[in-house]
Parts: sequence; structure tokens; C-alpha cells
Amino acid sequence: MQDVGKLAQVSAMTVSRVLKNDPGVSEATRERVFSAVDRLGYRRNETARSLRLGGSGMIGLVVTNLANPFYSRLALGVQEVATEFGFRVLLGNSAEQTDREPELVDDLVDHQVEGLIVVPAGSRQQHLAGAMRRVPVVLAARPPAGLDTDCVLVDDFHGAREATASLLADGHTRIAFLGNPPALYTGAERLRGFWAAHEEVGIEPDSGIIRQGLTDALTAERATRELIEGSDRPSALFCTNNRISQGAIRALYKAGTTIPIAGFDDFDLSDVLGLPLTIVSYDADEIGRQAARLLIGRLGHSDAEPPAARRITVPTRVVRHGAAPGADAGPAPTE
Amino acid sequence: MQDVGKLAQVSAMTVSRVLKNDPGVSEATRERVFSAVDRLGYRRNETARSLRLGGSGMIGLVVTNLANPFYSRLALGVQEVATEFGFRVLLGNSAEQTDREPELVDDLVDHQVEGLIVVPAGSRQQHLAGAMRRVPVVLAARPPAGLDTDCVLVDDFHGAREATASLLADGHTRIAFLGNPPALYTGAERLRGFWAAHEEVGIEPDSGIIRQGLTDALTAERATRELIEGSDRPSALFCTNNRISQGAIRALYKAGTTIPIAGFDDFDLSDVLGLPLTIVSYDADEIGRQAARLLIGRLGHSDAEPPAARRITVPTRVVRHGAAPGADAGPAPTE
DNA sequence: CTGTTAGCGCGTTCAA
DNA sequence: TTGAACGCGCTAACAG
Repeated sequence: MQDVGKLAQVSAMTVSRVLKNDPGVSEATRERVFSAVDRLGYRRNETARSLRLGGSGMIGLVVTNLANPFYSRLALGVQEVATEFGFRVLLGNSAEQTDREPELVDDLVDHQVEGLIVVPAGSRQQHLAGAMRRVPVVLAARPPAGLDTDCVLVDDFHGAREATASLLADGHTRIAFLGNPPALYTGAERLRGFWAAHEEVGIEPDSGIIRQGLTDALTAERATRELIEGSDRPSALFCTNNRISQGAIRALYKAGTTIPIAGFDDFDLSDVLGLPLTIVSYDADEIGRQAARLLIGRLGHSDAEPPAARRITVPTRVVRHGAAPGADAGPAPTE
Repeated sequence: MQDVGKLAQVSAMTVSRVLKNDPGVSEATRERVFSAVDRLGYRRNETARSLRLGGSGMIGLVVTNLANPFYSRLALGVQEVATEFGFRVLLGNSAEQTDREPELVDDLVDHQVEGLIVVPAGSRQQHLAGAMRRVPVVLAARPPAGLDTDCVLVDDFHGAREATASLLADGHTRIAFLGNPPALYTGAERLRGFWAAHEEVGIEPDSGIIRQGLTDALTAERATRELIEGSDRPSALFCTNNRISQGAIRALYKAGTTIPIAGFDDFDLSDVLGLPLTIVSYDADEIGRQAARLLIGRLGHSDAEPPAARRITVPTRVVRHGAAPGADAGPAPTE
């Protein structure tokens, strides 16, 4: 700024004013400054600026695995709203290592993000308490546990219940459950929905065909194979997330067999697999967008009356795909 | 830091030293400082720190669409290496709006990222020249056009050639080409590979079944439908990216027909579609990792001898999936 | 071993 | 309408 000022024959202060569109500058000097600015290719240092002004203009986003479409869509939604409000997104990926999340969070806060959106990896959230004393924190896809903060959730319970009910309505009475670890909120909620749907029709789920603790497509594939090779084979499957659905589909494919599947999370080409597939779909972008809005909404009222913790639930939608390719226009009957 | 110092009965300077692990501090004061630090919950301001030290510890990543797995895996790879070297990633998503890319780039640089990894959206790259005068820039998946800078490319040509050759070897002589706009590097290269494979077997591709300018799954689906409904229907398809492949697959599915497809980019469940599918696969994470390594490699030698622009090519691998489900254990032969 | 001075790049405040 | 002094939070360089 000194240099620009020298070239424009003014002080650095005046340069600052011009760049800030401060009204109190004569048109003449204003133009001299601008021409000096682009002759020198000068650009203001936003970091130094935010040191002075307070407010880095950045929000932090912490996810476990950007390779999972759920998280990348979430990131997209966050990014979208952040941009709209003039914020930038500093990205943290814990790469599935739960123990790295705390340092990631601290690191982002140390870099002066003004707020944080986190999808907590494990069930413990105590590491977020420290961050919350410094900046607002919004949880995505998991509710706060012992924390007083905003969150955006998927309607896990109802989605699972509706999809399960749909299988039950088709006459299935032996539906296997393939789920992620019950310590995770989504795992527990989706099992609860699965169970509730059964109760509503007066059926007790057979706990012998409930598998929890599946972590990826591979473990899901193995579990599925065991189930369908077993003596009392289930007549349908319920999967709690996209990776598990995919593992199950792969197992069935390799076994050269087909049974109806209901599963959480939509994925590409789910409609053209030619399988009897019931998908619990929801808008992952929207979770990110809502989380970003909640967060940015908190950034204004820093020390004023902090509104009570809010909770937004994003709805789910159940989509059924048939077993057979249709004719040229519209779905066709199966042979 | 003043406050911590006061509580520990030392100057701010000494606090700074302790936190930096400066050896010249007595054990006694060191402990006093530490205990003051955590009584106050003090955390160093990394932004102010980098203002003083130079080097923000951030690198910028600019992509067009985080919803595309290609970009999110790329981001994952960048993130991985960045973390390894102690950098954070500031994310820019241009949301398909080519004209927003320049401001995005400038904005990241203004926020003092130390370097930039960009997947240029359009064919013009002039907006990167300004950024390059301030920080190193590495291009991903597109070569520099009129710029002297590092890049990491996919082996588009050979991948396309090999996949096409594979179809030709199966006896196909009328292979349709479904491609993105030829102004994009990948589009042009992949067409070139497609063409080269034909020349090698002495066949001239029929330009009547070459469609370029497809931008998403929907346009690809339409183009495919026209082709298969036409009088001289192709006997196989070559698709230049995942969205186009998916559009083509959907068109075939809806038409209740099947012809072999070869396509760039792998996608989930490509192996269990039960279609004759030839996939040109490559490691998108690796592109991100290599780009990050190139970039970080440049960050040291700021004003020293800038090494000549490097170009890394990530190999492709052609995988064929059969048309039929296998038997229980292991893959089964296709008919 | 510890404290003081100065300044990273900018903007607020006050004076001219 | 413009400039000088001061400070945001931190640390290198130099005292002591």
C-alpha cells in the first residue's frame, strides 16, 4: 500500500480509503490511485485486513470422508450458501480416523474460522465443547450429545420406517437388517424405524438376521452372503446406507440371485439396476445448505442473546424401482 | 498472550517462546506458562502468526463441481497430501459457472493461499496468469494453454484408444462416440484416441454417429436414444465420461435393449450392472495427490531457480465387465 | 534466561 | 480532503 501510495503521490491511508470506496476522496486522487494499483498489480492482503477488522470470512467444514457422495454433496451445499454470504470454506477431512477429528477442529479454529460445521465421526463429542466456547458450531447428520448447539438431521426414523413398511406391505415377513454400528446415531435411528414398522404390523423382527456394525461395502457383502447362504434365508434386505446397499447388491449379483432390497441413500444408476430396489432418498446438498444457514445466522449475534439451539430435520422420500427394463416409452411389464 | 504472560508473571515474549518450544526457557517458567495457558484456555492466533511469519499454511483448490465423484476424489487426494505437509485446503467451487472462476481464483490468492490447484473449467486460462505471478499454480486434468506451469493429466489418449480397440477386437465396426465439448482438452484427446484405434485396424469412424458437446447425463441419454432409434444403429458405444456413460446406460435400459458400452471413468456398481461394459478407470485421488506434491514442491524454492514446468501423467486401466451374473464364488465366464 | 523494540499489512481515530 | 499515530496478535532481532 505504501508503494501504491508513493506512485500515486498520496499516503497509504488514502489508498486504503480508495480501495474501500470511502466517499471522502476527491475524484482526481481516486483515479491516480486506481491507475497506480493496476500498474503495480496491487492486491489487498485480506489476511492482514481481517486481523484488523476481526472476522476472517472463513467457515470450517469437518467431514470424515469426502469420497462418500453424501459428504461431498454436503460440502457442495455448504459451499453454495457460504459463497452466497461471502464466506470461504476451509475444509477438514478426518479420513475416517476418529481420533484426528479433535485436532482438526482445533486447527481450524486456530486459523480463525468464524464458525464450524461438523459431521462428528464417533459418538463422543466432547472435543467440540472447547471449540464451541470460541465459535458457533453446527452439527450435520448427527444430533448433539451433551452439547447445546444447532443441528441438521435426516429424518432417519421415518425414512427407515416407511421403507421397511413398504417391504412388509409386499408380504415380506423375514427382512434382514444390515446396519452400521449402533453407536452411531444414524445406525440406531434407522434400526428403530425398522423395528417400528414391524411392530405396526404385529411382527417381531428376527434378531437372528439383524447385523449391525458393518462399516463398508466389503463387510456388508460378506454379511449378505452369509445371510443368503444360511438355512433360514431372509426374503428381503434393509440396508442403512449406500455402502451397505452396494455391498449387498454385489453379494446378490455374485450369487446370481435376487431378493428385494430397501436401503438408505440414493446412488447413481439405482434406477437402472433392474433390481427390486426401494431407496430412501434425501437431499444431502440441502443438509449442507441448512447447516450453513444456521451457522451464518449465528455469526451476527455474537454476544447478544444466543437463540436457543435449533434443530432442522430434512425429509426423506421413498422411491421404488422395479425389477425389469421398460419398453421404449414408460415402464413395461416383466415377463 | 499478554494475559497469559500476566498470569504466569512473564512477558508476552516468553509465552511466545514457550509455545514455540524455544529451547532458551527455564523449566520453571515453562511450566508456569503452560499452566496459565490451559487455565485461560488460551490458543495462539494462527492468522496473526502467519502475518508475521509469512506463509499462511493454506493452499487453494478450485473445481467446478464437487458433486462429481471425479472432483471430490481429487479434493480428497489434495487434502491428504496437504495434511501430510501441514497445509490446509481452502476450497473453491465454481458451480459450473465458468465466468466465476477468475474471481474465485483471485479471492483465494487475496486470502494468502500459498499456492493453487485448479481444474480449469473452460478452455481459456488467461485469468490464471495473474494468479501465477503471485503464487505457484498447478493444473489438474487439463494441460496449460499458453501458460508455463505444472500439470497432472490423465492418459486420455491411450485410455480411449485401448477401450476402443477392445470394442473393435470384439468385431464392432460401427461404434458411436458420445463426447463432451471438443473445446475441452479431455474431449479432444479422447476423441483422438477413439480415432487412432480405428485407424490402427483400418476403419474410418462414421462421423454420422459421432456426437460431441454432451454436457450431462440427460443430453447423453437423449443422444443415445436418437442413435439407437435411428436407421443405422451403432453396434457399440464409446462414452467420454461417467455422466455420459450413465446417460447412455439409462437410455438403453429404458429402451429395453443392450449394446456394449465402453466409457471413461469408473463408477459405483459398474461391475454389477450385468451389462457388457468396458471401463477406462484411473485413480482420481492420485491426480489430487500428485498435484499437491507438485505444488508443495514449488513452495520451497520461492525465488530461487524455478524448475521447468513439469507434467505428470496418471495411467489409465481398462476393465471389462461381463453381461451375466457369475456363479456363487468368483467371476463366471461371459458367454 | 528474559524483556524491549519494532513491524508484518491494514484500518480506526483524530488532527490538520 | 488528506495524513499521522496507534494497534489488531504475533515474533525476529537485539538488548540486558
